[in-house]
Amino acid sequence: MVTIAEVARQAGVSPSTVSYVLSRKRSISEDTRRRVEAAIDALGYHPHAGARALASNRSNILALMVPLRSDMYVPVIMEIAMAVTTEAREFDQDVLLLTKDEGTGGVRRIAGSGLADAMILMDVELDDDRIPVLRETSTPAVLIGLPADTAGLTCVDLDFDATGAACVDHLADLGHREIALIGESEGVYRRHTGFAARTMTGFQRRASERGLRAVHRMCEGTYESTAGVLARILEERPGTTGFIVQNEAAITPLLSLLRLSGRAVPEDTSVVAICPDQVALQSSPRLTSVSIPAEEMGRHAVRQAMSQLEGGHHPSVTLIPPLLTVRESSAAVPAS
Amino acid sequence: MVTIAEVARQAGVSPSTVSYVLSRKRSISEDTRRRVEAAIDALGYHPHAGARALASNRSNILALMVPLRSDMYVPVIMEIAMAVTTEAREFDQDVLLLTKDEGTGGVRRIAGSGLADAMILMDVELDDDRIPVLRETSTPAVLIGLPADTAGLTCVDLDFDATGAACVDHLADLGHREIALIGESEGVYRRHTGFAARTMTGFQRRASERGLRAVHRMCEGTYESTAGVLARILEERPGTTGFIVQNEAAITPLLSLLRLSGRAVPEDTSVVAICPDQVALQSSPRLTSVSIPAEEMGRHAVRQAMSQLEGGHHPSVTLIPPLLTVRESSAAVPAS
DNA sequence: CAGCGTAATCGAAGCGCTTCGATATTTCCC
DNA sequence: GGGAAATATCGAAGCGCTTCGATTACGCTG
Repeated sequence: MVTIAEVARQAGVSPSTVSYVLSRKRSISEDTRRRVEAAIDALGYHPHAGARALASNRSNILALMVPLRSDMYVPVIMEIAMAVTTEAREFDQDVLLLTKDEGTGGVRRIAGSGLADAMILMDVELDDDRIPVLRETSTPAVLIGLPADTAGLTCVDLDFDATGAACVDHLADLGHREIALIGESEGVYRRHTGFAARTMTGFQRRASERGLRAVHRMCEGTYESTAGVLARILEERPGTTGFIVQNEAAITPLLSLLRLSGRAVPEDTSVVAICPDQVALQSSPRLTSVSIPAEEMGRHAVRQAMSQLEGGHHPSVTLIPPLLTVRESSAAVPAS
Repeated sequence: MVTIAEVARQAGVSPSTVSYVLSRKRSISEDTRRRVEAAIDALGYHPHAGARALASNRSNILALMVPLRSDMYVPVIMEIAMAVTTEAREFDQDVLLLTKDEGTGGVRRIAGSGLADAMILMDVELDDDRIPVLRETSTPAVLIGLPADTAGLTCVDLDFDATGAACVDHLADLGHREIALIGESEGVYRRHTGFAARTMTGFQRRASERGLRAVHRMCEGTYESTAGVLARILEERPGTTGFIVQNEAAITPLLSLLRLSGRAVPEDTSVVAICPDQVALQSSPRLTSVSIPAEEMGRHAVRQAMSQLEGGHHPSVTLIPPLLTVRESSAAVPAS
């Protein structure tokens, strides 16, 4: 293993000079810098991560805690994880992958061992038990998702309330009068993950503001459960012409079922999804959707974490405004 | 931050004794052990990861390199990543997430900085350029996937050749005489990821052994492309009654298309998928499938990595035998 | 030209841990 | 009961880096 001392010898300088070349914390003459950099290249030097962490009290590692098996749609998690990893490298940070099932113990371990400089938490529950530990250990952290009490915390999330409202507006603008929200599975609501409830709130508020008849139903996302949910909705409200789907797993079943029941999309029935663009694009017909800005959330989380590490703690809640893209699955309600 | 010295003071022993309690590398009296453990608990001590890495030359971190955006089915990647992370914790290791687009530079960085003790690489190509770097830096590594030359390497993968053959056998046993393999997208073959080609080889060999007429077609996995592929197959070989699907994205479209064209599954046409069990189970009808043992591969990779770290290097290639589960999408060919 | 500020570099301390003798204590066997 | 072997513990060195204060060299200014 190449050490800083060898680089120093090769370049004819002292180890501290090499360190300063690398960290740019003191001025170095152009000439010296060049010699040192040449030596680094020639020897293929990489600073020893542990030694650096020990001396500088910074590991250059961000810990990312993801749900192990989740009700959340897997591609979204994956996209966030990849965005975090990619963005982290822009700041010369690496990413440590933790599973949520390590729970508070995981947070303690990371905070206590100095393994990571900051944490990014996904799948945040309304009353998440990791939060008190974060406070107590004063670990720099960013939450992806919104807990009930955000005091002193830095959070990023899609504005699901506005999302629900935006979907209603779109359908209302097209002339739909009876609409339905096909929500997440019961487990998601019970675990008190806020996003599903916030969507529903926005949906119902806006529906009543605009005088629409609106129903909300939970849905497991399997073919069978989607069929059941759809049947019940159409039985209770046969005039329903607009659907908003939050559970991405239910999208494909829903489209199949509507087709089977002779309802053409978008001619007879409009469908608006809340899902990643990728999913909306590979459906047939391509779906009008509010996209889940996974990449943006991941990148934002990293930037927030870094600014906490540089600049001190400025708690902030970032709600990303929904972006509804009109595609082929929604249209004006038939004149009849 | 709590240090080992504070723990030692609290327990009335020397720091080295605390270290030996933790590492179990020397015998410690029962009494001392208890006092030290009490002190650790009382103070909430966690060894400083950097200091430990520096002194012991072991970071207790495994680096996992995953494809950034891939042709591989995302849930499989995610399941492997989670299995790796979970299994790693069993060995007191953490997992560092790297993206494949860091390429050879990433491997060099990790090898050079001592950030990780070993690497696990996913999405291995036949002639993967990360492999020479692995050799050159003699980094302990496990590949998930099979390169062309496995000399000196440790690899894990599903036995895709046997998988192709097993699917053929199943359909042949049911009396099907004309079958088709709907493969991965062109990009997968062009990138020389071996698994798709191996499946095809096994498929064709066994088909000819058993005297079946067999065609293989690449497929992008979108609704449109699947429709095109299916149409061509049925045009060229109208008697095709058995389908094997490797591209998971094509499964749902295929089922819809078969239904639309009036071919009942499994009464008229049998479908066998190569996909995670989860996907097979949530389709309708539930699919006869060879499962992709994502979790097993992840766990196995970690165990191999650990045994390399403990016991020295014993290169090995593990091909997991395919497990075909019969469900509702395959049946004997109609008597007619 | 004395005195001073600035730029560039060095040397050494120290981060928290592991590990290698060395030492102290106990056990055991002839 | 004395010495060897085994057991339990300690002290100190050192892992590779960062960082602080000190030092040197140099160009200014009054």
